[in-house]
Amino acid sequence: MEEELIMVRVAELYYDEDKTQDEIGALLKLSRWKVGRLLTQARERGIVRIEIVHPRARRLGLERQLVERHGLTAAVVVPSPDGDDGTLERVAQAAADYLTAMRPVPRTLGVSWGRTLRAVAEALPDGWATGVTVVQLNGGVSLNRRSGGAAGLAVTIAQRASGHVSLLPSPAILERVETKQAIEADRTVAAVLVEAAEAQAFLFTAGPCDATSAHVENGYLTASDVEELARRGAVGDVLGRYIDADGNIVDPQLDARTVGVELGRLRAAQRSIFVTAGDAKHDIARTVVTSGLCSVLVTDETTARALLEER
Amino acid sequence: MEEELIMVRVAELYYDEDKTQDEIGALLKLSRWKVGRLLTQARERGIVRIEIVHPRARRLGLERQLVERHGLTAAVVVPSPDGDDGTLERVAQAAADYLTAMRPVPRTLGVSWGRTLRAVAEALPDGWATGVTVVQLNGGVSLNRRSGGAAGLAVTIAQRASGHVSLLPSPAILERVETKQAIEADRTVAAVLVEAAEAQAFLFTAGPCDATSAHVENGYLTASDVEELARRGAVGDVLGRYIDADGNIVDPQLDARTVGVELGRLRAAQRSIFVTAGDAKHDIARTVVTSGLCSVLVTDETTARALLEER
DNA sequence: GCTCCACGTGCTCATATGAGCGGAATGATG
DNA sequence: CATCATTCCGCTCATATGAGCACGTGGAGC
Repeated sequence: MEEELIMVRVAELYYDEDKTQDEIGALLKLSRWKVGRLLTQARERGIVRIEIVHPRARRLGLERQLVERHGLTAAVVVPSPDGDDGTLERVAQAAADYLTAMRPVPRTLGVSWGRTLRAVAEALPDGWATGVTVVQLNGGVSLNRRSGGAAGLAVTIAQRASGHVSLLPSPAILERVETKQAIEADRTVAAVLVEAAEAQAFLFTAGPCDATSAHVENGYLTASDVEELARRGAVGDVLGRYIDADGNIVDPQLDARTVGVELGRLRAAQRSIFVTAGDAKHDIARTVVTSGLCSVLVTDETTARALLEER
Repeated sequence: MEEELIMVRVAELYYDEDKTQDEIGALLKLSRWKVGRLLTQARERGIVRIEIVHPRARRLGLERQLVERHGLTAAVVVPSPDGDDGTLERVAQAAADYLTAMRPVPRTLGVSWGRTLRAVAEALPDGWATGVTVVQLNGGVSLNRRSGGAAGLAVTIAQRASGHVSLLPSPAILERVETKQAIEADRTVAAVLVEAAEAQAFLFTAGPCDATSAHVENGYLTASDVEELARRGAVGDVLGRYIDADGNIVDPQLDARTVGVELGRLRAAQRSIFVTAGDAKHDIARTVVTSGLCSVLVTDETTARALLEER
């Protein structure tokens, strides 16, 4: 279109050549106002693209769309680096920033585990908050308070906020329902579960439903278990509970053997912050977002775009 | 750096959120002026990138650098499309635009041939100029005034400017020097050569020194001839004359058998417009530009960047 | 052929913004 | 410790810019 060509010319003179709208008008024989209007149109039509290039930048446009489309309280989207990856770190950093800035500061914060959350914990600065009690939401691996396992991450978050930590001394999934019930009946465990369920904020991730799952890695499930779950429609797990694309539990029997807060709690929570990074998790991320499991989403640009595509 | 983080935040609020500098100042507890300065810095440091996305857009920044660095009269750089190619068309379009806008309109325009110039000819609108005489600069293939060969392109350019055309009725390269001299002695040919040498503007391209060369395709040279030339340092040809990286004739004997205007004419000309597109021609393009064969360069972004790299 | 609506255009005016300046702070140097 | 240079900051003021409005024009519908 002829008009478009003029827009391009005007935009070049304005942005590349630092001419004033007046000058451009004189040059192209257009009124000053026409030039201004062409410029706004050029921005609207996306001919002029203004981009903020920085690892810590955010994609506010995408955030707005996500909040709008999926009824979230907030969304944080960071740019995905070009070819390579540092995506996880960027997202973790952004999540840490969000937590640090979050007001009011929650008295208790429920956390799940996984590589992503570990990165978030590491990205939190010392003194990111003061006096926050951190509670584990689901059973994990290492019971050691120091080490790098599921517990370590909760400990790190708590330490850096000069707060307490309540660990859930239980495996993620048990082999028999009876054992699970016995564990939950245990006073310490029960107390932590109550505390967790009542947390003022939740911070969690999700896992994809494939062999790379942490459950397989830690021996709670076998690769064929996961395959079977996928066959039955599971797209991934949240707090150790495998759900399908609609957010429903895929295998109630398995679920009954899983120790941790129930998903309903996340849906009911004021603030449940979901952190996800990487292409493998698009499906489970979509489910978490569309089935209302989170109110705040922290993710990378690629995932954000995937979540905005027509279902 | 801490400062940088604030710059990013400010830029986001300003460009993505359409806040005024005042508002941002209030929000981040900075003076209005500080905000303004951060914004300019962000642009300088390239944190804020303003890009004009359009096939017909030009890269004025690169053009400036090229003019500066290589002492050109003008440069036209169009964006290279992402993965695919329409690069040739874009460059041709840009060259056509340049010709159309060029003032003063030359009375006679010397043209070479090749796929690129053919595209330029096609991109020229009817009536791009009036009364321009088009002269062929070097020997070509088809002697037919209508068809799509070397001559056709000159005819097209002339027709669309309601002008005349002077074709050079000669092969590009002859087998024996004597034949070449005989041809040049021919009255018609000699007249055209004089006219060509005295043209007020030149429009030409260059070919890379490889088997894809038009000389091989048309049987003036064999693939092994070209190989040999490359071995002796040739990077490509201009008006059928093979030159090395410094712009010197590689094989004087071959050159003596080549019919057409001499390269010195291009160097001496007021306006000699060099059009080049595509990655294969970076080397010959560099030579043309650095050895002063052209005063105006029309090319794509990728080539432009290559020409700006430290030798 | 007439009317009316919608749109594009050029204007006035309030506001946002960048240039330039003097003073304060900071840091290097003797 | 004194001095000087350099940088940074907040301000004044001129200027560039966008919102809103009135007008003209052209096209659709009656």
